[in-house]
Amino acid sequence: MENEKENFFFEPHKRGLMKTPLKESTAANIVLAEIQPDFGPLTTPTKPKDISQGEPWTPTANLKMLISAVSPEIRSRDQKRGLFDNANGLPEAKDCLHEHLSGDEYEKSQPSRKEKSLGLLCHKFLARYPKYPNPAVNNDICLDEVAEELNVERRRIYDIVNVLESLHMVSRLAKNRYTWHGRHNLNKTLGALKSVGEENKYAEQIMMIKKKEYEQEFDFSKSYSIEDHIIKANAGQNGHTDMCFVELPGVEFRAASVNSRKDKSLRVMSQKFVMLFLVSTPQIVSLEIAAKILIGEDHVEDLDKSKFKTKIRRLYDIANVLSSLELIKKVHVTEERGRKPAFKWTGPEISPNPSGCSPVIPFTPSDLEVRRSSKENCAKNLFSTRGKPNFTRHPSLIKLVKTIESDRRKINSAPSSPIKTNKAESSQNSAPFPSKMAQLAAICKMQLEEQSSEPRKKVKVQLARSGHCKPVAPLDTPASAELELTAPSLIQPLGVVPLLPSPLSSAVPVILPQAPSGPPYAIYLQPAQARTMTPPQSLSPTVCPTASSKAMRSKDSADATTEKAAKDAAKPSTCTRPGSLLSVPERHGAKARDKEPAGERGSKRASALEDSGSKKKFKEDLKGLENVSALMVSPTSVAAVPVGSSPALTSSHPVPVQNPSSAIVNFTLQHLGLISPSVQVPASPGPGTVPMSPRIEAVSVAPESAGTQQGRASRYDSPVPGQNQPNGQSVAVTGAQQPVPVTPKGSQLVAESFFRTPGGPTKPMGSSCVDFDGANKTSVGTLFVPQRKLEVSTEDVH
DNA sequence: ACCTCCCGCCATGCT
DNA sequence: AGCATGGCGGGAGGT
Repeated sequence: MENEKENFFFEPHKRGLMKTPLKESTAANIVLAEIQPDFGPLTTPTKPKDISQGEPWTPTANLKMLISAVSPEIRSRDQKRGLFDNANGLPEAKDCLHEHLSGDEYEKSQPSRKEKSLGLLCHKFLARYPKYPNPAVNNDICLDEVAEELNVERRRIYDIVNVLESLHMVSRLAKNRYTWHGRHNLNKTLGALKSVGEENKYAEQIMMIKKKEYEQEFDFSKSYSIEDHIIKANAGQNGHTDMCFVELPGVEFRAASVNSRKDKSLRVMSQKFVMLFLVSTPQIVSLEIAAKILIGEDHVEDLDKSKFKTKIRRLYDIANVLSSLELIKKVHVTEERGRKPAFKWTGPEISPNPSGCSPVIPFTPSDLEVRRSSKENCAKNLFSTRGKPNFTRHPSLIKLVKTIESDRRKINSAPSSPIKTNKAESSQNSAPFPSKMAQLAAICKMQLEEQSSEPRKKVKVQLARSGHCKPVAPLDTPASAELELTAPSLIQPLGVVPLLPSPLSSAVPVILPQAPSGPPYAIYLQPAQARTMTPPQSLSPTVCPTASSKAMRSKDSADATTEKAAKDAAKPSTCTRPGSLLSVPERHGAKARDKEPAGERGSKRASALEDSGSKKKFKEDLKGLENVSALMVSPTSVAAVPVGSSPALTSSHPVPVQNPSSAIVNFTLQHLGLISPSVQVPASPGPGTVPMSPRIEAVSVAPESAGTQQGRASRYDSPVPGQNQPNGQSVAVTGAQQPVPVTPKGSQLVAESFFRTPGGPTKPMGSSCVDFDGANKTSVGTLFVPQRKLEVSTEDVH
């Protein structure tokens, strides 16, 4: 059907035979029951240790891996077999190898830490499944099997799966079982996440944090307030600041247990992390900022060092997986203070309103509150939950759902079988390589595999666009359809929103209609998030829209030299933190230090920072900027803004804020289908979304940067990280984004209903359509912010 | 010395 | 009680 990818139809290793073709809909569940038997007992088992002994990382294994890697077919074949038969084969080999080795040798043979990295593991995991699986086939994933095959603890698999789940690339079927969706839903998911991110005003939050940091650096007095506000605001409302998980209709969590923790971290964190990229203009997010924001939502107060560190650790985990998915890439932002680890989005550009629904309504920045989430509003309208705390995945709802699901599950979940087939093959990947190189090598292998397929992919892409999308279109896009649904609601919000300051209902499940036929997305917003803080307005007021024009080619401009110069210049002004770089993260004066944990460096750096004079200046500058509006580079952002999408987009790009009027217009047009989602009428200059960052940095992107930016969108699938980086990315295949993700599954609907229900009828709010069209265009632009530039260097690849 | 982040203990929650 | 999940952070490999 849809896809063209080679892999497409390849099923994950099919475990057996069996299997039901897909989970498509509800049926799937039922099916599961059937299926499960195959799998065997569920228990989980294995601890890796055992496995480890056998270790795959022997040269031999490695060889196999390489070979298999090279040839997809082989790989697939192996996988299949492996799954089945395999169990015996490889493992044994491993064991044998192991046997020979003793002591040192054995140890040597053991994979180095890097070889065991989550990123590599994730690559292996991903290599097992087609990017665009044929829905008709059974795409079940048995965690135990995978763990065995990959020779890792199950715990690690959970890490990967949780992140994939957050992107709806997999969904849990039952205990120990997941269904592989691949990238079919990816664009939708990203669109939805972007919408939510916008609604949550992450861009603004980022800005604020940066701003705050700067201020703090310079001016201690102010510092806290901003952050505090933000945080409080977020947290505030309901009291519980839980994080909400954004769900897609068809992909809801089916497992009760999962639901219980649904709002918990890794998944949500992953989504939020992604949101940060999607809403920030430069699309470069530093771990520090991400951690702060994530923590902020939870508990700002708790900002203690340990918490911060923990968050950072988790972000690394998530980042590794996202990197494997090629959605982000690690870069370093260089600032005066030093380099900061950050990640750059290399995934598909998501059109402004991708999901449609959320319309990202462009309010002016100042309207933050107002803007609040359109979704929220919609939701409100729909459900009229006002006053109530948000639903976001309110516990009650969750329970409800759980109940329902549990029932289902019971049915389904027979003990899943832990099956132990070992498969080995895949596992072999591991060969002992020297660290980084090893990883790279491993990755390259994988990439090769993928690449081999890539050509097709590209083709696919195009196809996807045309064909895929269209077909799908009905589902996803139908502007018209959406309009109907959405428009009304949206509109109201617009009008209303501004008026309504209070976030009454906070989190509401918002459903986005994806496709006409398709299921809408249900997004559960947190109240807090939804609301976003108001206060900031004053603070940040910012936003000025602007700038879009400025976009230029990013990277180029910035080179190191420039950078420095810029920096110097900047410093005085103080401007900015480059987005990502805030140097000093937390700087809350003394307070911060204590708290700041990981951020430590920042603090240190901060100290280094400029002198007070500059500070003041900086502030002034900031203000000026704000007023001016100049660029809104997202905080994180670096100066360079990719203009990714089309120029036109640029302005809209981040979209964060626009003038209401324009926003409305755009919105309307989009929904009407008069214009593509990605395009917006520029009312205001581009908003970068973020209210200004005081300083701007030009970022020079490292070599890659250029490529990256451009590249990001386009290649959707191609995995090749390292290789591409340089230029490959640039390839960008054009705008094509991924094929449209539409997932054909009807099943979703059913599921959806559950969730929606709580709220009420679910009406779709926005439409999500996502798609893209042009989403990615790759032109790159750079915004300049005044002074500084950031240098982004891409580093390693994973 | 700092950046990453693996590893696995142990809490949580369902069965 | 047992098992599946997954939060969490110590501590170690890498650079």
